[in-house]
Amino acid sequence: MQGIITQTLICGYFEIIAMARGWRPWPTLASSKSGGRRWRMWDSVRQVEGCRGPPTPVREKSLRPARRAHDASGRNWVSGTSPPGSPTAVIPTIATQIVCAMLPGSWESGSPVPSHFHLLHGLLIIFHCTPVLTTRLSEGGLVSNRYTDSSPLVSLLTVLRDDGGVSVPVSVRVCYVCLDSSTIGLLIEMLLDMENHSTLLSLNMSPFNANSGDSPAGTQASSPMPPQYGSPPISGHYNSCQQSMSMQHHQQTMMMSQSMNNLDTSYIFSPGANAISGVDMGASYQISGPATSLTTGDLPDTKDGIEELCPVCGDKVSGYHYGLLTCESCKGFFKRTVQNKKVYTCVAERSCHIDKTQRKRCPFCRFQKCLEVGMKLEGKFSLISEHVSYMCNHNTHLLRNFTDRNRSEVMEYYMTAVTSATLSSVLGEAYA
DNA sequence: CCTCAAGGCCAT
DNA sequence: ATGGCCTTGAGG
Ligand SMILES: [Zn+2]
Ligand SMILES: [Zn+2]
Repeated sequence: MQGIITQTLICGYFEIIAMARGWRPWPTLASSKSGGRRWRMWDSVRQVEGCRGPPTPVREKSLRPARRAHDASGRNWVSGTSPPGSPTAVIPTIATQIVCAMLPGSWESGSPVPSHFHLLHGLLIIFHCTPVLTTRLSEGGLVSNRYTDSSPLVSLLTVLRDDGGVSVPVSVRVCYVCLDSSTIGLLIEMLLDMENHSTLLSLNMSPFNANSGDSPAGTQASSPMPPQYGSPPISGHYNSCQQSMSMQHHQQTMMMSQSMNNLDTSYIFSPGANAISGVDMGASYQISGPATSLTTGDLPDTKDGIEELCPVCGDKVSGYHYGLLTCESCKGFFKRTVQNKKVYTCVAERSCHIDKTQRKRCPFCRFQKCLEVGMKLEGKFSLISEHVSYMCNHNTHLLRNFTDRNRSEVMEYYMTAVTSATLSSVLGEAYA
């Protein structure tokens, strides 16, 4: 009954630390003497791979000095670098949540990816991954529908383009939020619930043209919106703890028995490490600072003022539109783009700055930014609880409006108190 | 009743 | 094409 796979949908929820600048795990061969994992500086990566790298040199004193990395194979891995001219070097991404990804069935690592899926930063490490639901569809209907470990997603995360940039063929929503273990358990239950309700059969599989993406001018189709589920199966209460732990074990078992895709993902999880325990990102994310604490829970949002800026253009917000607080014009722009299926083209590098005065100049980049900040037709997270939704939007808003000083404070806190601890627990001595 | 987000309208 | 303003309709 197996027809030609026409589309593959991969859905999972992940806590991701974006190593946007500085370090990338170096997956050495298991047979190597160190048997461990090494880290290389971005610049080293660039030299090895001949990539262009970020537009500005990375100078981060908080990062550890480069280990003398020697590579056995020399070049059997994909480096992360930015699209030329993009502001990757200053992206303060702390955590990225990948909501879901949709690929054409014929897609393979390294093939052109649609430009609207192009991501501005490339170095990612996945922690606390939920099982990934991979659905394959043929013209005859659903072919397979199963959970796996994160390797399908990992193989998607790094696609080295011929221009030296890295594209990520997934729809990525940048959320400055970390998911704690209980939230992950909640998400796992939701995934299971989805399966029980056969929600995937009613997926809105938007048309997808694998060839549409790689045109140099950057054509942008609006129809492949971030794939959404039509009918959210969220209902009832989720007692997440037990379920999350059992599923986690299940996940690990599957990881052991399953062959990885193209990329070596072993560096992500140390053997036997519990991917859920360890550092509780959600809890430790609370920073003590001058009136800029990132709440992980409390919905009441007392101190506004900083929240009144449109995350797309900086104009004054007029309410919730398509999922978050935006201005009236961006609401209308998003509406027109989607309704009329508009296709824009960027004449520059697809990284135009969008603000109130310049938002009309490049609709491509404006719409791209709309997607990046999380605008979507359903308005609200269809699969994620209101709680998580709030955390994502709220924290994202807060951080986007941080001053540089505050942002660097958060980054420093996060890197020292959270990231380092997690990396140490996962990577052991290799990160010492 | 009320609130409010989605979408329509239309002068610019 | 844009964006300010309006109506609509769902839900409390
Ligand atoms: Zn705006
Ligand atoms: Zn542009």
